[in-house]
Amino acid sequence: MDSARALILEHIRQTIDVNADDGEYFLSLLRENTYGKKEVALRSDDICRNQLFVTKGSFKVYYNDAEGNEHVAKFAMENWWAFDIESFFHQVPAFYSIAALEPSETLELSFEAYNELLQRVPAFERFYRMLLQNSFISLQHRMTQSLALTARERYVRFQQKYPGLEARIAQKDIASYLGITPVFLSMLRKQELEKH
Amino acid sequence: MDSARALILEHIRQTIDVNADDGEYFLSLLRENTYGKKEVALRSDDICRNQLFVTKGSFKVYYNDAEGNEHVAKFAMENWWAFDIESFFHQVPAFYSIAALEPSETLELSFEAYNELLQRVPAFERFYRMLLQNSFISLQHRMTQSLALTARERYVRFQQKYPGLEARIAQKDIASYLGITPVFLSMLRKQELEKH
DNA sequence: CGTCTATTTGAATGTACTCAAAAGCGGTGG
DNA sequence: CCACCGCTTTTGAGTACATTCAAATAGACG
Repeated sequence: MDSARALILEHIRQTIDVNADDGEYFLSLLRENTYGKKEVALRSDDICRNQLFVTKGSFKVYYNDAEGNEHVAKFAMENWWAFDIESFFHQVPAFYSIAALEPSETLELSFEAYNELLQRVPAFERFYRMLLQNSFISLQHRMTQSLALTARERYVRFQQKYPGLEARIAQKDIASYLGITPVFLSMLRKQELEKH
Repeated sequence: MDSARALILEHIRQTIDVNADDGEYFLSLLRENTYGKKEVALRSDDICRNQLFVTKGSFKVYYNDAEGNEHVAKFAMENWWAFDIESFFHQVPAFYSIAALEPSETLELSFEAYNELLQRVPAFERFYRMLLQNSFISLQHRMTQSLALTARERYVRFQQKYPGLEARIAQKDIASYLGITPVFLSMLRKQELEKH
């Protein structure tokens, strides 16, 4: 078992107990994949067929509005999941797109494998309920705060939430995540530097 | 069966099939309650012990930040649920508070009743997974849009999402929901009127 | 090395906030 | 039923935050 597989199992075990056999079985369902920089893993309107667990690199989850402007909903770096929850669970066309920001590696669970998994290891029901619940809660907090905070405060929170990511990806993507223009983010960073 | 109970059953049946017996059983678990204007149904840091299904009136779900400023996360009007998801499902102290904005009536399901219900009618598992999923999805869309839209556009969306509510509740609560000051909302409405 | 895109810088503009004061409204007591 | 008190909403002026547009500079990649 390579280190990526050890990582994902550990990640799962932070939420539910999985014995050795079930762990092996779970790992056997996963498929390794790699993405080049800017490679699209999921295109909006396609059906999301895989859950991506990021073992190396990073992805953005985003959508394009009616004017063609891109809006980044979230990032996924090592040890995070990246998939369109609605599209995957309901197998309906995706609202979001997903693309690699760096050369990246993933472990992927297909929808078929997911269903097999739930049937054979029901404890994963709980894992997914918790995943959903935790995603909801953290999003709720981000939501209420995003309306109350200034761009500078949101920027600081981004740095805390995604440690080290800032240096690895384009500023325009960070600006899009923060809901500001790249121009204004550039100004914020300049001011930040002048403080020190 | 009064009309409130007919309503909630219909609401449930939009998501899952419930036969007559299970429907009766579900209704038997509910408790009617009434709230006066401004009455607090859940206080932050208390444990959320009931799911409130609003049959009349409206509520706000909100929290107070470190500076004591109130931030409204969402409203719940007739046919909506109001409870702190994290606090109820995990029975931990609530992040949010909930208060009635008008004289209101609810049907409430306690945590104990909720557990009984899931045991006796497993179909409700699916109802709650869907509730969570749908809450997540709509919040996700609201999140990405809130960062992309101006206050005026968010205001219009509020009007669409909560039809008729605007006239029933205080503007300062709407402003808080939109993430703007009451003063600025007052100005937006004035401009809106001048258009017509 | 050259090309393409991303980032920086500056000026002008628009969006939203603060502070202060006046007007409106709802509930309470006389 | 009216008068008053407290809270909400409106209005206006001045300010801060964030955007747009345009041009210059820096970086990434073939």
